[in-house]
Amino acid sequence: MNPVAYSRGVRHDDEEPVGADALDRVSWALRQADWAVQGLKEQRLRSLGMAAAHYALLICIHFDPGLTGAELARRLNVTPQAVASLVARLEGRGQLERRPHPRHRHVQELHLTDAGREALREADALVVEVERQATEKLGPEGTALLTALLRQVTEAAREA
Amino acid sequence: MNPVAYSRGVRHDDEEPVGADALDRVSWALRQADWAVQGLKEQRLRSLGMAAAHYALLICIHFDPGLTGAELARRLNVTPQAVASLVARLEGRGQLERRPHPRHRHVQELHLTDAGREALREADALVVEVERQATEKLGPEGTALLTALLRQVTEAAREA
DNA sequence: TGTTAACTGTCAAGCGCTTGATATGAATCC
DNA sequence: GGATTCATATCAAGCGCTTGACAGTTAACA
Repeated sequence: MNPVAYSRGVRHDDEEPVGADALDRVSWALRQADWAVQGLKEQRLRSLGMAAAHYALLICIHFDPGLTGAELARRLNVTPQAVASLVARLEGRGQLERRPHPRHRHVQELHLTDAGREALREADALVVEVERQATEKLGPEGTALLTALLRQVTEAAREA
Repeated sequence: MNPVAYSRGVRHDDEEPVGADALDRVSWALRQADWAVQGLKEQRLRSLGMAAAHYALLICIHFDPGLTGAELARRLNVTPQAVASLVARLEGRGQLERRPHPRHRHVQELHLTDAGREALREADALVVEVERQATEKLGPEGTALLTALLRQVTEAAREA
């Protein structure tokens, strides 16, 4: 640990390669917060033998049953192949099932099984607890404010 | 898109597997914001032939010259092997150099070369622009508030 | 002084994801 | 109706990272 390792003296024209506040930027704080929260989530879910990626996939299908693999890939920010791999594993566990699409013959709908719903219920209880611990100090209004700010950042970054 | 795909009727004892607000949680908003910002960063840095991971590594060493690989791994949230791989590549480009540690013979210090500093300077200009675009709508006080909230979440998640 | 403990760095193997390419089905345009 | 375009799913190869294991170095301790 050496917070003042870089000597900040008088500024010449372009002597300073990067701003001195580079480690205090929003994107860095964002990254660390996501690491901390997702890491905690992963750790807690491990007691159920479930990865955080599996939880995210299941909950997406829970709210939008019949979702297609490609659409799921977009929401989870991964490639369709990665989704296919996850789906195959979850299907093997009997938590997920693939049904033929009513209109498109080549497309497959994804649906939760009863076992999948039960696993999701247990997992969500743990995730809710993680969420509670993470936002404990912020209070309800602080949490709502944080969420709103994050949405603005997301929107701004997406349309840039 | 089917926002109301899940029918929310009267609640029985434990009929609802997960809370209806699951997709509005902070951790999900956090994840999407990070995806959006980091993705934009990656996209912009690609014009310089630099990956976001390389930028993060270089800027860490910039502020703490002589950093060790293991310490760097902790800060970047990856394994020491992953750092070694990145370092090898950056060293091959002449942007980084490994010097013997003054006290520990087996340990190697990491330092930026002049080329590394120049590459970092160019990259940081792009990152600053990304940061500006992402926080444009928030204003200075909104940005500061967001950063403070994120730090609280990080701290809470880490100590849980 | 020898021993233990802690930390660093590296090798090997495996896994998950990505990029690239291909095939199928469906909708649109002429 | 046939050709074009688009979207989904899947196969193959490659890459980056992780887990697990091991060796070298230093400091703390009895």
